[in-house]
Amino acid sequence: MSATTTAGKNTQRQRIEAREERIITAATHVFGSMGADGATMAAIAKQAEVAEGTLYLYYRNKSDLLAVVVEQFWADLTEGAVAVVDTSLPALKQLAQLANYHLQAVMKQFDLVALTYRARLRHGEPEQQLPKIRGYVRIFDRIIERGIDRGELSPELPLWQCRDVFYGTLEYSARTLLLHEAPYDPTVAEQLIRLFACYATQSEQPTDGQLNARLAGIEAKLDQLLGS
Amino acid sequence: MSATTTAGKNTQRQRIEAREERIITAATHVFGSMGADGATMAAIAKQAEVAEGTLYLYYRNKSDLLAVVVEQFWADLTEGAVAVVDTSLPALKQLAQLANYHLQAVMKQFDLVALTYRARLRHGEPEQQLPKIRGYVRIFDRIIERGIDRGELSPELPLWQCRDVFYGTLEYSARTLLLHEAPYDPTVAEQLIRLFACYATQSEQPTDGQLNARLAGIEAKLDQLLGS
DNA sequence: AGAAAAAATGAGCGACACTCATCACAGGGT
DNA sequence: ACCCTGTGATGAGTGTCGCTCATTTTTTCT
Repeated sequence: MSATTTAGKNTQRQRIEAREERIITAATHVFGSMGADGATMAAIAKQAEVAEGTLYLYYRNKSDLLAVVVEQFWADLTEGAVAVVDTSLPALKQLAQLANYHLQAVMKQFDLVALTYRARLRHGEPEQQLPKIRGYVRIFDRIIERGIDRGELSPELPLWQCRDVFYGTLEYSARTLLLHEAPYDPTVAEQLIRLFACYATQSEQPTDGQLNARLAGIEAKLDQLLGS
Repeated sequence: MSATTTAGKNTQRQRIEAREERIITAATHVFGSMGADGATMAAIAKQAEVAEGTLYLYYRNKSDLLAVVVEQFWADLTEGAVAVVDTSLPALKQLAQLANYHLQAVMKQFDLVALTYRARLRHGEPEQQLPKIRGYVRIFDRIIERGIDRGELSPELPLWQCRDVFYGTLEYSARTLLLHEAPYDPTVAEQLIRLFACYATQSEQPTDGQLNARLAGIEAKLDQLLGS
C-alpha cells in the first residue's frame, strides 16, 4: 500500500474510482435516455464496458444505482447554483438568480428530475430523503434566513412554506413550458419574485398589497410591544 | 341485442361492464398499496377473480391499466371539487375552498398522486397528457377566468403561471407535510391565497380609506404606548 | 515465483409482463 | 333438441430482466 504511493496513475484505489466513475457516467446516460424502466442493467454494463455482475460489486441493486445517479445530479446542480448566486446582493435579487438558474437547469435536464421521483420511492420503504437534495435546498434556505436577518424579508411565512411555493412553482412551470415545447421563459422567475416581494419589508416600488403587508408587520410588532 | 333490452341484470353487456369495474377496483387497490412496480398483473387478476390473460382483453398492457386507474382517480377528484366550490362566492374565497380541498385530497391519497407521474410517462413516448387531469384543472381555470370577468382579479399574470403557482405549491406542501408526518394544515391554503391576493384588483385589496383606517388604528396604539 | 486475497465475470435462476392455442358457452337457425 | 358459429375467458408457455454465485482473472504480499 505504501510502496508506490507516489500519485502515479494506476494504484488500485485509482483504478477502482475510475471504474466507479465510468459506471455512474454510463448509468446517467442510459437512465437519462431510456428512463428508469427502459434502462437495463445489461445496457449500463455494456456502456460502462463492464460485466453485468460487476455492477453489483459497486451497488446493491438497480434502484441503488439510480439513487447514486440522481444524487450526483443534485450535487452538480448545487455547485452551479452556488456559483451563480451573488450573496452580496439583496435577498430578492439572489432569489431571482436562483429561480432563473433552477428553472433553466430543470428544463434542460428534466429527464433527471423525473428520475428523482423514482429514486425517492426506495422499494416500498419510508419515502427516502436524498441528502444531496437537502444540500441543494439549503441554498434557498440561507438566502431567506440572511434576508430576514438583514431585515429585508419579513419572517411571517414559515421557511418550509416559502420553499414549497418557490420550488413547487418552478417545477410545475418547467413542466408546463416543456409540454408546450416553449423555450426557457425568464418571466416565470420574474413573476415568482414579485410574489415573494409581498413578504419583503422594504421594496423599491411598493404596491398597495406590499404596503398592507408592511402595515400588518408593524401592527404585529406593536401588539407584541403592548402585550409585554 | 334488442330482444331482452329490459334492464334485467345479466345481459352480455352488463356482465362485461361489471367485470371491467371489478378489474379497475382491484387494480386501484393493488397499485395503491403495492406501488406501480410492486403491483403484479397476477395479483390484480387474482383480486379481480379473473384470469391473467383476461386483463389483456380489456387493457393493452400494465401501463394502460395504470393510466385508467389514475384517470378514474382524477375524475372522482373533479367531482368532489365541483361539489365543494361555491361559485357564488368571490374568486379568492373559491380559490381558498379549492386549495383546501385539493391539499386534503392529495394528502389523503398521495399514493395515487404518485402513480400519476408513472402514468404520464407512457413507455417513452411524448409526455402523455391525461384528459381527466385537464378536466380537473379547468375548475381552477374557470374560477380565475370568472374572477377576471367580474373584475375581482387582474389579468396581469398569465393563466398558466397562476396554475403552476397554485398546484405546484400545494403539491410540494402536501409532500412536505406527509414527510414530516404532520396533519393537514389549513394555513398552507390560507397563505397561498394571500399571495394570490396580490393580484386582486380591489375587493380584497385595501382602499385608501381602509389604509387610512388602518393607520389610524396604529396611531392609536402608538398613542397608547406613549401615554403609559 | 508462488500463495493468498481481492476483483471481475457471465451462465443460470426466479419473477414478471405479455401471448396464444385451446376451451366454454350463449344464441339462433333448422 | 341438436349443431354451428362467434365471442369471451383461460392459463401454460415465452422472452426479458434483475440479480446471484461458482469460477476465472488480476493484484498483493512474502
